[in-house]
Amino acid sequence: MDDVLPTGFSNPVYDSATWVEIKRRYAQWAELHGYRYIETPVVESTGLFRRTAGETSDIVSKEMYTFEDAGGRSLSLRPEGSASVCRALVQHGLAASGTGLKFYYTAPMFRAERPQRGRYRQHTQLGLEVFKETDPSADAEVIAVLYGFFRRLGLGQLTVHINSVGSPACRPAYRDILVAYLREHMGQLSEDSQRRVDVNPMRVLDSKDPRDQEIVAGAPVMIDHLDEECREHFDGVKAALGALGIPFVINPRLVRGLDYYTKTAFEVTCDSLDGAIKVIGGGGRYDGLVEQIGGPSTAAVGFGSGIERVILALESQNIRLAKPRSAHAAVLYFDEGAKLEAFALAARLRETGVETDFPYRSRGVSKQLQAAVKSGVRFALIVGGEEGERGEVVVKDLLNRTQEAVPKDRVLEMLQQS
RNA sequence: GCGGAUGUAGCUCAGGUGGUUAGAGCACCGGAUUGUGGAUCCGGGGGUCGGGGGUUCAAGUCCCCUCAUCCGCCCCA
Repeated sequence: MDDVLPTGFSNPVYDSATWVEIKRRYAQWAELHGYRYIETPVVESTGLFRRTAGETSDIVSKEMYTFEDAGGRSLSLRPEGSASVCRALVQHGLAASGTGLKFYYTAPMFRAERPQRGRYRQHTQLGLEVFKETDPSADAEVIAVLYGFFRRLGLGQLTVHINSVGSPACRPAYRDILVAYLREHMGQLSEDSQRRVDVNPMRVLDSKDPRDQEIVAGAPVMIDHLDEECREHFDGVKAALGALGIPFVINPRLVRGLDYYTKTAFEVTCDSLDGAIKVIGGGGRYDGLVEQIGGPSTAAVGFGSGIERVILALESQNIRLAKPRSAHAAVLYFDEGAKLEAFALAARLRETGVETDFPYRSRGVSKQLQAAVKSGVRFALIVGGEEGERGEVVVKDLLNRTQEAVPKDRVLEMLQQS
């Protein structure tokens, strides 16, 4: 009887209005920047994520919901969005269809972790991806869309962190230098980090363990070992962000949880939240991913942002995006004989664009009114009775506590105007 | 995967040292009101006490196991 995949919802009425509003504003904002909506499957072959996110990444190695279908194929619920979009791009030959391929999505992601505040087994990400653009301004635009979106929601205390994680051309050399440094201090590292030195040494850089941080503080960083191409790209991103007036900090120890990133990596934190859930959005460039899954070499950059965390951020700053909706009118009836007439009137109101409630259950007018008042409706229309025989409908303004009998043929007009 | 806390009505919770048919507030339903408002009063429906096992004449209460959720860690959005 419990949720298998808790989503972090606690107050459906408040949350649902906020939820819808965030998705609506995100779609609008993304489309304003030339992105088109893309919908990809919730399940993919397990191999897709293994190849792209990296065997050694935590997400793939221990956080995927993996199962076999009836035909014996290994499938996984998607833990992140980029791999699916890239797969769709390759499968449908979209990469060949010109420049400026820009997609956005709002989609549930699944990770088999221990649920807690701001971290759920099913969460929904707002995301987008740009393909075939190598220019640093594309990276900057992606960051600008994410940051600008948060700002337009009214969020403050935001910090944009950026870094470059290099490319396959320069990262291996840096990696050797880093590993050599870490080995010198092996004994002082935490057990987790000792293990990471072999598996994924760059992860040691963002360890929160105080023992590690002391060592990490003196460690060589990628941005000091970038090759010329990566260096220029990183400078270009910084310049473009500057031109847009987006404040950022360079965090040389920023590392992302997925292995496919190249060059730019970034996160946006909301500092009114605590700990790891401060990160309300993150992304970067992944020029090698499309080729890795069998497509043509294709540049790509994108981000993902968890709606649940965005809502937590909004709550932490007491920002309300939307009030719970309530209908504008409710059509009630004095007697059972007028019920279907009332039902039909409610339908006509809805057709003319008036949000309307109708009580299905037959109850006394007193109870119908009580329910209407409680639901927050502005107008109550009461059909039937003496007024009905005279060709009128009682229209009550529940806010101003006034009422009048209105000829039936004027009711629609009157409600539309109010 | 590790650590801590918590599971009793739809919700929030109460149920000293075991002891009748397990309670309250809110919510819901009905009535007072044969046709009119958020209040009030009266009444009502609702429970595998997370699940399983054990101890006992007797378990919501004690013991063991298990599951789930919440919080923290790891990691992530």
